[in-house]
Amino acid sequence: MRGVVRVLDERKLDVLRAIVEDYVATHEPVGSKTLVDRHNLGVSPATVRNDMAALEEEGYITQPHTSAGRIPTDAGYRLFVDKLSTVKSLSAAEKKAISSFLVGAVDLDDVVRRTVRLLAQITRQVAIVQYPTLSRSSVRHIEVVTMTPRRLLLVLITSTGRVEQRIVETHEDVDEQLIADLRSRLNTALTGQRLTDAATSLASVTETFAPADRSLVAAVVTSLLEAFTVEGEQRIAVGGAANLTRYGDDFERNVKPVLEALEEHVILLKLLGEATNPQTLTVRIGHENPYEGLATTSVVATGYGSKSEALATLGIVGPTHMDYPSTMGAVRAVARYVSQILADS
Amino acid sequence: MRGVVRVLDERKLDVLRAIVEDYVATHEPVGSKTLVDRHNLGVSPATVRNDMAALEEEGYITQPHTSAGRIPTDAGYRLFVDKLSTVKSLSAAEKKAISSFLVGAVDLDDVVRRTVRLLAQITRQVAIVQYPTLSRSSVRHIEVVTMTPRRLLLVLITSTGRVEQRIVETHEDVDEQLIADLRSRLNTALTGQRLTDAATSLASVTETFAPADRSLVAAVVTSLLEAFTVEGEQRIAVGGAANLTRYGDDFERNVKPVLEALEEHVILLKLLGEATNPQTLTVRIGHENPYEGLATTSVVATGYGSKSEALATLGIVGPTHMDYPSTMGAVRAVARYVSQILADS
DNA sequence: GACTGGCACTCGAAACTCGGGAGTGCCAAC
DNA sequence: GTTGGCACTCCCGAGTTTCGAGTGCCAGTC
Repeated sequence: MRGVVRVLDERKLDVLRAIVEDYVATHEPVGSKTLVDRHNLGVSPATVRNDMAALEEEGYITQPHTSAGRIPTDAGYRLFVDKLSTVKSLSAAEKKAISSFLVGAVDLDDVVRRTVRLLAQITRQVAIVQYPTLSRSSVRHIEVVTMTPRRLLLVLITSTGRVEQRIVETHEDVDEQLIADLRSRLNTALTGQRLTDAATSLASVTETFAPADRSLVAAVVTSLLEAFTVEGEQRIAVGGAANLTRYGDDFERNVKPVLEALEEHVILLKLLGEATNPQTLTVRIGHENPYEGLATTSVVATGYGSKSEALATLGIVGPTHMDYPSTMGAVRAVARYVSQILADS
Repeated sequence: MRGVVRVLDERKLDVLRAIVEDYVATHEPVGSKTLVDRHNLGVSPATVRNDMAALEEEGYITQPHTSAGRIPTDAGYRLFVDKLSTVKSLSAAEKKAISSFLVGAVDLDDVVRRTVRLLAQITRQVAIVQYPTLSRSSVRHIEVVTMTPRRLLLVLITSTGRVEQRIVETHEDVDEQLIADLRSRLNTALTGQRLTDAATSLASVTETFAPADRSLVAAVVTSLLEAFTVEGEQRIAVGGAANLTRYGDDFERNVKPVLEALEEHVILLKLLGEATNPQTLTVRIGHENPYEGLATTSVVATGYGSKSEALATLGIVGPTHMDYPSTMGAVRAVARYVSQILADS
């Protein structure tokens, strides 16, 4: 008895898998006959129809209209991703292409730019790469430069090779000696510290200055604090928008909201948000996304950086009917290679 | 006799102007009757038809198919822009919006990002802003930091507040003392120099070092040279891609090539290329563009920066049937405000 | 009881038809 | 040079028809 039920269930899953694969390949609703023709399921179309009815009942597939084939629902894709597919590894050639593409980056910005491009190219989807998060890196060096008598430029260099800059306006002309002093004290106090800890150390630095100089120092400290925290974490690079053309033809409904979302880096950060673990791939399908404009869209993301703690996240945005196994494989592979490149730093 | 010809020509131009304005507003071919109804031309449709036939003969307008209205050709738009329209100034409210939008930028990157966003918003078109060109600015400070024993980070700070970074790998562990020495000599020799001149000064710096240290110094110098020249000039920011949705419905033909072009910063640089004079607006219409994918697209660009010499260029890309007077006004206004913001630096 | 072949039914997509209307070019008249 | 009139063109959209892939259901088979 058990055995029989088991076999039935398994076949239903086979049917679902076949539907997803077919629909992803053709972008057309798939019917029972076509399905039997293309995959050797070993049963007749009528049987498949029964299974399909059951799958529809359970919410995994749906019909765009009566007497059309079935297409997977978000739940169907979810089941497919969770249970019915395995992440597809890249070919040796592809792996080679990745590493040769990333080697030769001149600085961190360049690494990120190349990564976006690469990811967009091999997934043929829109790629999103978050710049390494500051809070997890540490202070390498702080530079204070006077640009005009009343304008200072602060430059923060982190252990990940990232450079943050801030302009500080002062009320009075600044004293070069004071600046030199400030520069050296800041570096003494902060170099090597995590950005999160550096924030607290900053307070004590202020206290070592004469009251007369405090207002200038305070302005600089405020600006540095800003650089240490929020502001810096929000940088993102996007690429491959031209791949949106393959979303189908309902332009206004499918493409426009995605383009709009891509301009709103805040939204993108939310999308990538929780995918901080470099060991796992996060997949958000259709309505699982926290943004309604992306209801026909899936996000595949993962963390990158050192194995123990992620520096940042990267991923792709594509139509729900994407090739999940390949896409997930590509995202995972790129994340690994980028991590490696950065680890060498 | 002269007078008569003159009048005729003038009316023909009026007709062309009316056609362009109508077509830009409706995006539909415009016929003789509609034209007479909407604009008070003071003549009958039949007369307008004669003029239209003449204008078509001269290549300024064309029919999508027999028995349809006329639409302007690239040449028609060109004539319109050159002779038949005046750049439209922005309203006081718009001007206020611009300056309030740009004030409060924390650094140069931020200025550029805000400018792109602003320009895209008020023109409702795709905006492109080139980062200030390095070669026209001068060296403010050079920082050399050791990241690992065999890896140096170079940071170049320019007078425009721009920060360039380069990573240099060395063959042997570096000596901290040497680095400090190098840092100070570089700053002594280069600070205040134009980037173009700095390149030549670099050579002489190398010579002041002991032969044993030359290989390290040479590596640093090479990397700095790179930062001084090409690489740095190619940065560009793009925004407002969502506005591409209003290009019409022939998605594959109109939108895709534009999206592709937007990813190719090299192409964008060519597009902006010659618009370096902040006093003039450069308009490239349709096939005048140096890139075939943008044949249905116009580019409006201008330089920005100090009045005498431009730092860089900015502009927009939109369909040929755009509202030129307003768009040109917006581009010009934004360029002026950005110049002002930067001049305060 | 699970699977299968057969069958009537549904309904969207594509092809086709067709009239309306906006637009044109030409011409004779003013 | 301008205008009203007129015959002609041809796109567009609405309505119609056909076609076929696909479905659900049912009776029959193993």
